[in-house]
Amino acid sequence: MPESINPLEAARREKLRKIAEMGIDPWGGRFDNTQPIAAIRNRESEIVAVGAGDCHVGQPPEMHGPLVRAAGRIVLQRRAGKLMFLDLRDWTGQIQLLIGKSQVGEQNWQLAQQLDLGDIIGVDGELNRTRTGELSIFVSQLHFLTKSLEPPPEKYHGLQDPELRQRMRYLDLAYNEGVLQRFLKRTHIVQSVRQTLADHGFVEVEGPTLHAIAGGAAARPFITHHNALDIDLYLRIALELHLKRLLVGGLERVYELGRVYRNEGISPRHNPEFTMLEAYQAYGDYHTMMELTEQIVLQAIRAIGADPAQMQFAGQKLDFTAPFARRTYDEVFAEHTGVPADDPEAIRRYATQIGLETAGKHPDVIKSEVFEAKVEDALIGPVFVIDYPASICPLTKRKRHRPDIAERFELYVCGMEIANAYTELNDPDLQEELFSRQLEGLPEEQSMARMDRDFIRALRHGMPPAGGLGIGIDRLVMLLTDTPTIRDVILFPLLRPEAQ
RNA sequence: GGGGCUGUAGCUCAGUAGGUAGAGCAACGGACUUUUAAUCCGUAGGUCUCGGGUUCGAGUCCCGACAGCCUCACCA
Repeated sequence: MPESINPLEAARREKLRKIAEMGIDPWGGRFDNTQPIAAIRNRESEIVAVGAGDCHVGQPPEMHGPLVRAAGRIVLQRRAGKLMFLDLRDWTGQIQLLIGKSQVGEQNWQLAQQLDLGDIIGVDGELNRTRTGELSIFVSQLHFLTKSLEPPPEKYHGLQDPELRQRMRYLDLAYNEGVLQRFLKRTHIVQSVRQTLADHGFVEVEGPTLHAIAGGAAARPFITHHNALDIDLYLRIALELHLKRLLVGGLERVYELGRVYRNEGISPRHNPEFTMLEAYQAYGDYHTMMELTEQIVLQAIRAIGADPAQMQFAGQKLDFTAPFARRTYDEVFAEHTGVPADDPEAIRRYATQIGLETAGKHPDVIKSEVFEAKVEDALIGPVFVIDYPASICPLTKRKRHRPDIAERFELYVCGMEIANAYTELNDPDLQEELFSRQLEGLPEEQSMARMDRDFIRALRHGMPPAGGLGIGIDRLVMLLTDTPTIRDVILFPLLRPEAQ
């Protein structure tokens, strides 16, 4: 349906026609027995001198390499008369192809004249080095696999416009240095997280994403509607409450790794849908979860071939050698504000000083806002900040004999909250009271503005004491791949729809 | 939602005081059997995001809209 009169596309369609005329399907088909380009490059050592004994003194020996078959996209081309050099890329690497008119024969040469940047081809040929030493496939047979009708991005700078990079992620992946590798690393990190949890005896489950009550966090939910039941439903904002029901049901080590949705602003660290891990371990506590967190992070670093002792994020050197530092909330609070953590009046004065509104707020809320404003960014870490003010932790067990302190930690690295974990509150009466207190005076739109009575009922049936852990997978991937924006670790971040 | 920045050829970017738009890459034609961001000669390619306004004249100045980025707010 070519409605475009773009001359660049027209030229490519003309070549497409010529390929078809040659009796070749320009859209290709099954092409077996290819070797990954990275694997082909590894066979360089198989290039050896043949018949070296017959060589005249002073004459270089004739080199021969293995026959190989590769497939991929043409990303660069250099034509030199009856010889052409193409750079072929697949998802493992890139290699130069050398096509000589007299070497490939008339038919192949004619086909080669119809090649454009972006086309997908397969080749058979010998792995060898050119005169200048560049490892190359000396093509003996060309296989045309797919025509690209659109011109690729600029060959040196790639696709720079951040909007186009996100809207046309396929181009970002196909042509921009390191993008595909970064997303493959994401996959390896996620696989590693699952493996570490499996190694610790956890089972993975799939909870509902459509919730009648969006609980487990305080965020505005996305609202949708079920027609047959004629009820509004919410896309889940957390995994917590259903996983805890499963603890009640006897799944002693259980986790879910999946998407949650929060109808909030978009920023370099926030996307409306993001990937969350939550894991719950019966008979554990937040210390158990710290050890698990260390294992998950360390294994993930190893899974992408990095050295835990020499990580880097945003120019900051990081050492992930376990154990990570453990500092109490009050310690880091006092250290980075110079205000005693146990002096609400001093904290209030300080908060006012730095421009925070304090009127009518609970002292712990003020403390928490000061923490976010002044302490978080200063936490390079990795550091477990432990023992939070209880009043800002409605789902957390209190410290024995210290009802004002909750057994909670957050893992901070470079000012980013990577993990959040509790010793889980399993007292149904206290849980109900905390929910009720939280509901007081909350605006209608707040997601927690409804009591999840079934969850309380589940607790009344007995939830074993447990440790629970949440990890923001996107932020973990950002951290481990040194990527400063969440948009670049999410394949298709939310954008406004393109104007039609 | 507030504030700031950006939007020019398919892509990457210039654009001088306001005077009818330039380069590189890509494309097209030509030369080249060892190039590697190949090189050399030539050709073609534009609703300057969109809509108003000021002006004899707007890519440029003003207003508005749209989109993206940064930032603040929201996000226990």
